[in-house]
Amino acid sequence: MVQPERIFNLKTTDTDNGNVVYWMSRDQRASDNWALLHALELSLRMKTELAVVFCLSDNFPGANIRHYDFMMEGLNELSSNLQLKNIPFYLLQGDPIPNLRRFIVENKVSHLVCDFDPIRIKQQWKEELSKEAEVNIDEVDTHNIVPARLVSNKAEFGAYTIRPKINRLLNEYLIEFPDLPVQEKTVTFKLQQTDWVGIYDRLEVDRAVLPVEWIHPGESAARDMMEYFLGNKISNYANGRNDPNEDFLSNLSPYLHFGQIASQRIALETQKNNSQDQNTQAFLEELIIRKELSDNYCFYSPAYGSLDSIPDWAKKTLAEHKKDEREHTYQLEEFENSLTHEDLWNAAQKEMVITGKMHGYMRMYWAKKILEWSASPEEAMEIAVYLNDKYGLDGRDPNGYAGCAWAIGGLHDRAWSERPVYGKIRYMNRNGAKRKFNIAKYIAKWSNVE
DNA sequence: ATCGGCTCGCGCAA
DNA sequence: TGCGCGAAGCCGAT
Repeated sequence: MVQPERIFNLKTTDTDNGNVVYWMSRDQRASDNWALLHALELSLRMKTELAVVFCLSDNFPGANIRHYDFMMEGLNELSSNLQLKNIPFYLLQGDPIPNLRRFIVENKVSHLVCDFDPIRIKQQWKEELSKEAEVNIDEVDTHNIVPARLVSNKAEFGAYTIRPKINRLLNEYLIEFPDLPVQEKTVTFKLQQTDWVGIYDRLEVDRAVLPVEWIHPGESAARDMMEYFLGNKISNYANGRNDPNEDFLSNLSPYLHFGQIASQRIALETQKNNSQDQNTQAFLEELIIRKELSDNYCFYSPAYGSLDSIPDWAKKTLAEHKKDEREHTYQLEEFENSLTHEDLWNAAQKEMVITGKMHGYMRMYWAKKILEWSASPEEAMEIAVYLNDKYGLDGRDPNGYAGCAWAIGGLHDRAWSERPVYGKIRYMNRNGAKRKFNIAKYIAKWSNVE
């Protein structure tokens, strides 16, 4: 039984006893998925059929073939996993709203289940669908451990304000998932088989940003990555996570972004370690508190990803320093092609372009310097978000928007000593990086790679 | 190596 | 109303 607080009813109609469809979007997995479990429960209660539908929109803002490749391979594996449970999976290409409307009518669907997502376009889609389709709609938060709508009803000021709210509810929601049962009903949904290759070839997206090889998409690869992290790397997490020359990070963010693994699953497995251990503590803080704070930020700040969403003290101080002279100023193209005067920054940019991921410590440094070297804070924010979304496999995610707003706009942070350009926004520089790790080694690693 | 100051405002205690 | 303390730091003093 899915906890009722996870379920948020978006629309109720008079129509009942039709089929059920789970419109999967953010949480692309068969196991550990409360939305899917709820959809199956609904179909059992009404003695009707369940299908899963994924709408593949060509012009999803900022997405390119690197993202589509990772996502579609994951969806392909997902469709086989669902088949084992006798749950049909349909990949519909194009604008989701007309596709879903048609699907609902053709398959006599009375109940639609969707997952929770604070990203703007997802919210718009749900609003449009509510208006344009005669169907009951339930939204299930299966991305956050403590449902985002429940944990707080406003944009939180910082980690320290959301932490007690999450911790208060954690025991209740950080529970084991049931196995996904097999659908007993004979399936009669009308649609042909998914043409995976054809759909991939027809995608009208930027194909210049290449897929990456070092990380493999899909639920089972996500589990492997998690197990490798917990078995080999987490024991160095607290002290080693800020050294970009070391490989102590979980590398789970691409999987989390596409929902190929549940953060709740990772938290459950992590807890099986000694939970008093400082490495476990540090990792869980990032996995739970900071990650769910990002969802809170995007959900309650309509202007997320821009400087309209930052606290007043930060707006004020950035405005006061808007006209400060910049020692270096670069345009998007120069940033994008690693053409700044600084080898350390250029190395970080290359790491992201080549691998689809940038080390956590360097992300902060990277975004701070974009603020320092752009014509205005607004332009800096735009450039940082654009580059992170375009090259990061974990881009277009609340974590990225919160991260850029933290570095450039003081979001969830406090004021610090005033200085040129930054104002009271926390400053970072090369000396700090030098104190923490061997920057020459990091620079060398990326300087000769094309 | 370690520490305090920098500087703002939320949230809780009183 | 006062006070403690906070998403990842920097800098200078000791």
